[in-house]
Amino acid sequence: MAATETIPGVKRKGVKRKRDAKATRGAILEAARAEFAGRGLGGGRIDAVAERAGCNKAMIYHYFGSKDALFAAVLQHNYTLIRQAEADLDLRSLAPVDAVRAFVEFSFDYVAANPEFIKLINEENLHRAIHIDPATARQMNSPVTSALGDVLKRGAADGSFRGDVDPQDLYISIASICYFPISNRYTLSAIFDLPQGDAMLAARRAQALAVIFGYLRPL
Amino acid sequence: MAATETIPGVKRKGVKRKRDAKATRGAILEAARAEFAGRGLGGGRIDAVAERAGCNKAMIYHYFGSKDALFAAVLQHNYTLIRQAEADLDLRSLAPVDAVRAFVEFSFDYVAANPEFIKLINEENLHRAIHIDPATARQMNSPVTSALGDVLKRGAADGSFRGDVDPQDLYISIASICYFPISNRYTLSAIFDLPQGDAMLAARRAQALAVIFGYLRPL
Amino acid sequence: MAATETIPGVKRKGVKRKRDAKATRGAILEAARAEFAGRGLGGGRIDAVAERAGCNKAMIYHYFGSKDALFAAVLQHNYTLIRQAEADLDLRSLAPVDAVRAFVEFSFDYVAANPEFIKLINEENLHRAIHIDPATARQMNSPVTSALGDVLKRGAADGSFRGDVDPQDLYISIASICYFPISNRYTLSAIFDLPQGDAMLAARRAQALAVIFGYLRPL
Amino acid sequence: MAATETIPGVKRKGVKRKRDAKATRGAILEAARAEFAGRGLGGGRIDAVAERAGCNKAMIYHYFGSKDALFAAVLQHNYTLIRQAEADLDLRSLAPVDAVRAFVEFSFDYVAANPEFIKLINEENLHRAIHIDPATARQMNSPVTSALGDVLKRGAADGSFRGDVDPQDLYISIASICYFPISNRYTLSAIFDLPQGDAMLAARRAQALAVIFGYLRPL
DNA sequence: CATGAATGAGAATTCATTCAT
DNA sequence: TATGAATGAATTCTCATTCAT
Repeated sequence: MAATETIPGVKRKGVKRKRDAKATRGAILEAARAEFAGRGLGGGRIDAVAERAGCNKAMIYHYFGSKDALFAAVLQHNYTLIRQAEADLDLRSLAPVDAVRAFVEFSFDYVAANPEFIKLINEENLHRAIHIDPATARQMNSPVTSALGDVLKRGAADGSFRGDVDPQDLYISIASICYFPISNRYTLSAIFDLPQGDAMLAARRAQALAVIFGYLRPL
Repeated sequence: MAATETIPGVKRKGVKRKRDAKATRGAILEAARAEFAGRGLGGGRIDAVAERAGCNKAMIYHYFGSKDALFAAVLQHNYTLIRQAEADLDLRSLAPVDAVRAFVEFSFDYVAANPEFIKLINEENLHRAIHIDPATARQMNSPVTSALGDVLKRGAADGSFRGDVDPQDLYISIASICYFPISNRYTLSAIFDLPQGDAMLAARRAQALAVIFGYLRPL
Repeated sequence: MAATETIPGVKRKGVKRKRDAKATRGAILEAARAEFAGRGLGGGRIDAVAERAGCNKAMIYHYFGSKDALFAAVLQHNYTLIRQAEADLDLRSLAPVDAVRAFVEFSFDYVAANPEFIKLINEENLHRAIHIDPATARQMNSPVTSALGDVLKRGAADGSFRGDVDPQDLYISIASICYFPISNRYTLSAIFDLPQGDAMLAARRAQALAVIFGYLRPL
Repeated sequence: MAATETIPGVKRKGVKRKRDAKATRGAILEAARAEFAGRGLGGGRIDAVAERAGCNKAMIYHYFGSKDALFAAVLQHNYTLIRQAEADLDLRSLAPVDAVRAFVEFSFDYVAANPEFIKLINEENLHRAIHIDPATARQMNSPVTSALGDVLKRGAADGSFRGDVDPQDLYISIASICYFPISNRYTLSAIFDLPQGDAMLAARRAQALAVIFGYLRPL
């Protein structure tokens, strides 16, 4: 039906797709991440996800069942990615100061490179985290928290850090100071005359390090 | 059902409303804040706003013109409220340490009491702040930033604070450390075994003060 | 948009409808009866109902809430109609034989004139009568059953009828013998070389009377 | 879940099936009967048929070609079954009263045991019997009709029955009085406070016999 | 013969918006 | 100012059907 288009690499209607379940599923996850991060769960469109993924709407329902389940899968997938990257930092093998610097820089750089991640998380909070299984989330998060605990203990012992810091508190503070300025960059730029682009990021990154290291200084 | 409800203050279908422009407009703003904060801009429903406001959908269009314009009005209104409350702190008349404590506590308590505010702002960031007029926003924000500058200068002079802190940076850091743990409380609670309710808030508030005052300590 | 059609009496897109809630609701009920009777609940289309009713799909949801609720409303409405017509027979004022003849003829003629009624009921049985409220149904049906009981008692007393007939049983038997040949006319015509149209109806009607009066003869 | 189920006879995803054409075809027919009887033609789902049959959707198209053709095959199959069972009654070898009793009881018991049969027929009538080939249907039905004619003639001759009964009329009346109370049992139970389950069936069966034998009594 | 990935045309339902009253 | 009936364009989700393997 209609003339057979032949522009190479462009998805053509009526041309069947790769027939590769794993690839299709992955393409949908990627597409959904972009769509939901850009428009929210309520604003994101399944149609748009299908188009971005280069597949059919029905495939999304075939693989994920519903819009909400797709969102949950996207969340789970993206949490897995960052947790894996955090684990790769191997904080326990670094000197305390280096470990904290590495973790703060990583946290900042990760969301700077993946602003969609924090948008998804903000969106999930709008929905009271109903798409997250706490058991799984806690299990995934415990390695990095315990590594931070180790770093804090070593830092207190060698005089690098004050001794009264809880690793969970530190984690939340680092997340706050790294994520908020990025997720809220648009309103912050509306309010303040901030530098744009990389210069803004550099300034926020420096400030994040300054706040965290300032706070951790021995009393 | 229906027919003869007479519970005062409860809207009945088919019964004409107050005919009070100001009150209706205000009720719509309140209702829209709740709706948009709870479901996002994309997920919020005009129908629901009308129902919450106890008025007719057409009224919303009469007063605000469109869904986006309504969202913009809600944002503007809520920014005005917090800016006014910030101004009322009168930081310039407080000792530097007291002023910072007052501002951090106010910032935290405000979003703890008005979690919808930060949800609206997160939502607006999802939409790249297209509903905000930067000129207005900057003008509204400048008094508090300059007051913080004054506090920092006085604190550096009297030895309370380190001398290298920029007031904009401080503002953003305080916002980060106060807003993020509240706006993201649901995912944080999924990840960590945090206390619930007021105990959680108290812990986050104490941590916010600890981080900011730790950071501001003289070098 | 598009040229303004002006063919008189033809529903034109873009031309608003009558703005008469009662009429619209009624038109939807009529349209839905035809659609569901013709295609079943599963096969009936909301789109088609809207088109038949000359209104917008959204109106259907506005007035009835869902496809199932619409079907339930159609059922309820059509039960009400036949029950009212039955009541109008005023069986108690007729001689026993006349009363039974009137009731059988009425029952047959009603479904002959309203074959959609029995189709709706068959469809409802497919769904195990989940759209019917038994309390309402029983209350609506009791007048005719008790009238039949009165007729049977009088008929037994005056020697017109056998004395061992239960009014409920009679009602069900009359319904069976009147409704089945009409609701199943298509398969019966495929199986037997029956007359067509009115001749078929006349034959079935005569047979219904013959069976019921044959059965009721005194023992 | 999945991975290593070994319950025999239960289908596992990803495990190839029997490769037995006849069995697969039969399983599909059974599954389709249940599905169409339960939800109608419009409401029945090919997906659901495949799942019930423990096979792949493509198999259905392989064997039957389309949904409508599958429905037609189900009808044809189920007509064949009842016609065969009717033939097995061997009415010609029974005394007239015994033959009629046998036929009424058989008709009632068959639909009581196979309520899906009458649902399929009702559904087919909704579609104006377009899935039935009249020639085949008549040929299948003629033996029982002619056997009934023989029974009626013998009954009239020996004084058991009235002499003015047409075998087609009798067949249709018996079908009406036996099938209707079963196919419409749900709405009848909503309308009347009928006994449930087997007690209801026993009552309807007795009434069917009473009506038919009452009707057939000599004038 | 058998599988399940893929498709495209619907189908039910929702929703922002308009308008006669 | 206020109402609620009406609209049309989406939007989520379903389903019969096809096809490469």
